[in-house]
Amino acid sequence: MNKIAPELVEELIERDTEKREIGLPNLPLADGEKVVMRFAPNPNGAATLGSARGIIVNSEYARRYNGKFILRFDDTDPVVKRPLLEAYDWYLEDCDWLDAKPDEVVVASERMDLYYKYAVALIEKGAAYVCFCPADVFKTYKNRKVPCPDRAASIETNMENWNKMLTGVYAEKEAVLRIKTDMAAKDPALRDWVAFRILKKDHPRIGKRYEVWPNLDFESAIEDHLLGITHIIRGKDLMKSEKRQQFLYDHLGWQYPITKHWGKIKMQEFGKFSTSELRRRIEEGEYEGWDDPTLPTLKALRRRGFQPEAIRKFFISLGVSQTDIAVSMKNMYAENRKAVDALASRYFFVHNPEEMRLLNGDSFVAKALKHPSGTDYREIKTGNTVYISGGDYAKLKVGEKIRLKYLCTVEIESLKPLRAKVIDTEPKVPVIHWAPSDSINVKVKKPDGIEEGIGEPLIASELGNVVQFERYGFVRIDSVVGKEVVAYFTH
RNA sequence: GCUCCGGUAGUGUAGCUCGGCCAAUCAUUUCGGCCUUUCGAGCCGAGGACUCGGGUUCAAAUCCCGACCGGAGCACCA
Repeated sequence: MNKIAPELVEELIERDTEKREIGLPNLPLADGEKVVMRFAPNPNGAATLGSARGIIVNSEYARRYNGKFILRFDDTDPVVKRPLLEAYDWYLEDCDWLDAKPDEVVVASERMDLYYKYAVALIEKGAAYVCFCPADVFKTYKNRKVPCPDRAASIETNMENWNKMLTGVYAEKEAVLRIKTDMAAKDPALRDWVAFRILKKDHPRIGKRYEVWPNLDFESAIEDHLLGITHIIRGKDLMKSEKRQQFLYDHLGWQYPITKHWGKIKMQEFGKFSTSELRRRIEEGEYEGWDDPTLPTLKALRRRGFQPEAIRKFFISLGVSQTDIAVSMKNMYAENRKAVDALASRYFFVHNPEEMRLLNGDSFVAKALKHPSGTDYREIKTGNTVYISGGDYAKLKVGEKIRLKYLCTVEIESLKPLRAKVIDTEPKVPVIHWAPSDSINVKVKKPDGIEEGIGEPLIASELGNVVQFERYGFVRIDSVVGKEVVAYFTH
């Protein structure tokens, strides 16, 4: 075949290597193009699972093509989605944690003069005008495909009015700057959109320096060009943005980046959530904070012991399809299990403990593997009692033989009180875990509540680590105070 | 109402640009088995999908038309 059709062979090889690139599809690239990607959140709260998708997919592409990844804060709304001062740093932390450290960080609210400059340039081109219509009045013009009277104002008048906007002559909602598009555009969503509006509210980051703020469509359009963004990947709710912004790019003679839009993602376990709503409920005290284990924030997942590479793999496996999806966290658990299984030491934690008296002997020592595939051992000493979980206890019958893992095999003598005699090891008996007589208290915070129990003392030595409570699940040891341990349940 | 976009197993996903290697990939879920010291771990195996109708073609998940279903935009939010 090589002799007859060498170009075919080449093509086959090419296809083969392309297929091996699992996860995200390749990006359309111009020759020698340097890829610049960005993730542009509004820092009005902590990053959520939704943010993670933006951070991971964009940074992953930047990495694949040896390009640049920019984190840009689109924080030009001090009122409706008001930025949270601490959240700027939180985003940086979360990016670092997800192995997506940005090459550059841009804060829109600090670049206002830039946006003003382009506002002026557009007015001078006759491509933007100051509109005094109340929102509902403009809407009727828009629906009738009729330009509003202000659209016809001269460039000089518009410059004058724009300066009046900037110097505080007008009240909020009295005037806006609109971009001229096409009032007869088929799609009503495209007709003469608002670029700047007046908001006389201080901005958490830069105070009261400005009263005229750009909208997302304007700010991000200017920034994407200035930052040299080559590819934009974002939610499909912003699909129309591209068409609106295209008018701006045409006015300025710019070339729009290549875009890709993904559908809405819903985690089945969390339902719908918006950052604004999360913030409201946290501020009302409904949750402990942004890292409350019931929340879909990255801070919470970190506290629960999720591994960043698992979260990356999970979102990359989701791809960038435009359909809305409802995914189960189980998929992420599965990914995380692979990451965490190798590094989590095993311990015994007993939920709803029941005391079991061991009849023949006063003290016992178990030599237990820290990890089933390792060779490190831990010693668990106990007196003539152990504790087994309420769940296991409920299933016991008198005369039944069970193995206390790593310790001994016993035969149940009585259930109330629970007594058992140690017998010779036998094959094929059920194996259960247990806790020693000198156990420490362990509270496990789960997304659906707190479970209390006891566990072997060595658990206290794992502060900050992810461990597996055998036959229970993975947890991260969050705090150790004396003999009280608090663990966050991973899955 | 106007406009735009999408529809592959229970859940996601690959394949669709350029029709044939697709009796459709991978993961997860479910079910079964194994591991004589994890019945929330690990290993092995099984099951399960191209929304429907028409058209083009030797050949359609892939191209065209229509229907149905779903989502998004029409904000002085992002």
